[in-house]
Amino acid sequence: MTPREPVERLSVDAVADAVRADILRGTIAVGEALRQETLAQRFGVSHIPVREALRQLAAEGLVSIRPNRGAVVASLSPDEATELLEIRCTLETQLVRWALPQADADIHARAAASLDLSERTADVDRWMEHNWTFHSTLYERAGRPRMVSMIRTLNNQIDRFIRVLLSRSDYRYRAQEEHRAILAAYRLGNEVAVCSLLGQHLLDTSKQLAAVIEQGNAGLPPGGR
Amino acid sequence: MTPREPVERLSVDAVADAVRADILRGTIAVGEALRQETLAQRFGVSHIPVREALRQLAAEGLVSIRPNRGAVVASLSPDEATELLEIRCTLETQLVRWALPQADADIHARAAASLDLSERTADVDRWMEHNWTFHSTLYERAGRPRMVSMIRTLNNQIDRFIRVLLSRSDYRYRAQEEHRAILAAYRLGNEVAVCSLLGQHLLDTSKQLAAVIEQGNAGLPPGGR
DNA sequence: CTGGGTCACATCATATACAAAGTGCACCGT
DNA sequence: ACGGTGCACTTTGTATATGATGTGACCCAG
Repeated sequence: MTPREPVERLSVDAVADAVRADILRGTIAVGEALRQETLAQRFGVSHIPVREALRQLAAEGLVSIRPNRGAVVASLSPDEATELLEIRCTLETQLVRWALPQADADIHARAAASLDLSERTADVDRWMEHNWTFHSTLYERAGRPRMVSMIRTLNNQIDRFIRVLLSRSDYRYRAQEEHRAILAAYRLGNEVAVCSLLGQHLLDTSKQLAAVIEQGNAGLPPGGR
Repeated sequence: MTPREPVERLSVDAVADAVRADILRGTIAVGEALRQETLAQRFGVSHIPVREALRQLAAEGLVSIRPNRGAVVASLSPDEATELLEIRCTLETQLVRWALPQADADIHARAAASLDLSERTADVDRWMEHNWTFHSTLYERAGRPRMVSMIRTLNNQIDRFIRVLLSRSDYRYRAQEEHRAILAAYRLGNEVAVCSLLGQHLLDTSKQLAAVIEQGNAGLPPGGR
């Protein structure tokens, strides 16, 4: 009667989850090869589930599969990064418009809490986590689960590079400032201000991100994709 | 020197493309089982590429895989359909805002041409095709290829149901009217009007679509997903 | 040296065969 | 009629073999 145990999922999913986590954390560098045999051994499965997992990750934009040459951790051009953030911006502002009228004290408190937590932690992983919680709390009340999960997928594609941003610039400080401004306007229910600030925040992020990627690629041989 | 031949793609992609086409055309009905062995025989391959192709299609939202029970053509709840069209609406209106200032006589002419073509054809497949051309021409000049392909993927998930809509209601007539109004405002460069009309058009579509799906599901046993 | 060609090796892509596990259904005895 | 049992079918995964493809080292000619 109790909802059954997680049922020991398919090994394809287990492999996909593990590799996805590695990619998101930056454990595997951009452009690094993902050899089927190696992954199969690491996870104690044959290469068949590995192939399927890689294809899954390719669909999520995290790896790129080059026929007959194997899979590598996907790179991201400055153009792509910019466009991904534009999409995110478009969707997020719309979500906030829907959510704002429904926002209550609970939402305000939780958004503020994740902001505080992100301020206090030194750990990059934690910061990313709290950052996501902050953003997603803002539009939780919009009740658009698929839209949120779509934004989540978009985010996964850029998180690795945001991570670089965090270590190389004052991005974190500026983001924090911008988040506070967004939350202030959000509390007041000022839709125009929230959307404008949020848009500015993501535009700002996109600019810095494109710069970091450009600069990062400068050190690599061309044709990295 | 000449751009090399299509290179006879991987059989995984061949299978995925063929099955995708079948699903989009409605050749395979919603909820119908996609048995690995059957597909393998039809395409003259083993079950391994078939599995990968199915997983690929699952990532695109066209089939749903139930662990240990196989793959079926994905269904769509009214809620999901509505949300998908909301996403599309959000992205399309933004794209049109970017594209409108760049639109020239060529764009106007091509949009009008696809509208005319869609008016004249009796074939449903053709209508769908011209419909897509019309929409995508409107924001071609936005120069956001990834955003467009994202919309394309969203569309693939709902096209099968639009098809039903076409055969069961006056949707086609209304859509044509709405398209003409959109194009008129577009020619004038009236951003506000275009976005408003486009939003209305997609909202209208979403309403009718949700109704059709609801009604369609009424005839099916529950728990179809 | 240097450019080009060749060859061996690593890896991928797919096939085949088979084992294990889950689902659903039919059958059977009560 | 009804609840349990077992079987058949399917999916999932492994093991292994084979062909195809790309990579890089090596060698030879100029």
